Amino acid sequence: MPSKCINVEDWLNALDASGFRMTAVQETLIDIFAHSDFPLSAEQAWHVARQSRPKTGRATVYRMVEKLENLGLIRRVHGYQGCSHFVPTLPELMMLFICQSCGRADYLDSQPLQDLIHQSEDSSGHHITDSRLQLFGVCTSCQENA
Amino acid sequence: MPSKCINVEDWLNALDASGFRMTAVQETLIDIFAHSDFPLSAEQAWHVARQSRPKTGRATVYRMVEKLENLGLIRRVHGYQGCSHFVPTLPELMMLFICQSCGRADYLDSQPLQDLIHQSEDSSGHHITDSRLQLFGVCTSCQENA
DNA sequence: GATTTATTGATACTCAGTATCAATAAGCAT
DNA sequence: ATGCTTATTGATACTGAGTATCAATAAATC
Repeated sequence: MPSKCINVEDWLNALDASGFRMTAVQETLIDIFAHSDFPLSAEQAWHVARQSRPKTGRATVYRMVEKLENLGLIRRVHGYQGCSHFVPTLPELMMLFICQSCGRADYLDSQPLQDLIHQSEDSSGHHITDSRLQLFGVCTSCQENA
Repeated sequence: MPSKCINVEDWLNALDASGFRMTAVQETLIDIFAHSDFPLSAEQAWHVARQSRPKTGRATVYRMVEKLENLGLIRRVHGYQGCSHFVPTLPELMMLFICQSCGRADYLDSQPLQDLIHQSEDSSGHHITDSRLQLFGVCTSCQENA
């Protein structure tokens, strides 16, 4: 669950350290991405942002998303319905699970994935620099509600 | 390497079995997807198709891509640059590697991934029905050329 | 507080993807 | 083979995500 794993301060520091000015929109959007249980598209993030800051510009949100992605704070994922959704990047590489019933995202231990990657690197000869594993299915609570 | 793994006949049979009429565009597009070493977007597939069939309509290609995706013959992947690229679905679930230097796709043995999924299913309690693993890096031949 | 300049938001724009509809051609019946 | 029915096609117009522009705004520094 993103909200538990993400430290908003760290994100603000990362932006600050990269020489960006600290603004209200930034904080709003960081807050939105850091605390959403769902992968969000830029468009969705814009709508959420306008609830607290009605004048927030669309372009601004797209720029911010690009910035956060470049800094590695959020990462693009195969969305539940579409391919332009973002989740916070966690300190350790973790595996992403998305529930096809409620749309919520969960993060699973990635050690087995790390092992798998090293193993594949050895057997294929390719040099692997990045990976993206997404699991889809029905989460525990949706199973109980069914 | 898609070209080695994909049987064009099987794809045509799948379309036939689903009650679709057999047309020239279909064959053209199936051929394009089945033999491309690169993940292709619908737009790219359209341009390739027009090389052999100049009058091929854009909408037709999008419709065909949707059809092939619904039949599970091709599958959407995180593209090298973007998220709307397609690779042929292989008979067995395989792991996708995309070279960030030449853009070529390669498929790796998926047994370790299957194991990983079962393991994650047990430890998380989520019911996993689908997965998408993509590896990015530098392929063997690009390493040699560097 | 004044100045500099990065950031913002409104507008206009581009381009991927979709809906429409008349023209075409696949499949079937004869 | 020929004609008939209707799925499929391709041209056009449209939608909507994402981008470029630029004057207005507001951080940061002095």
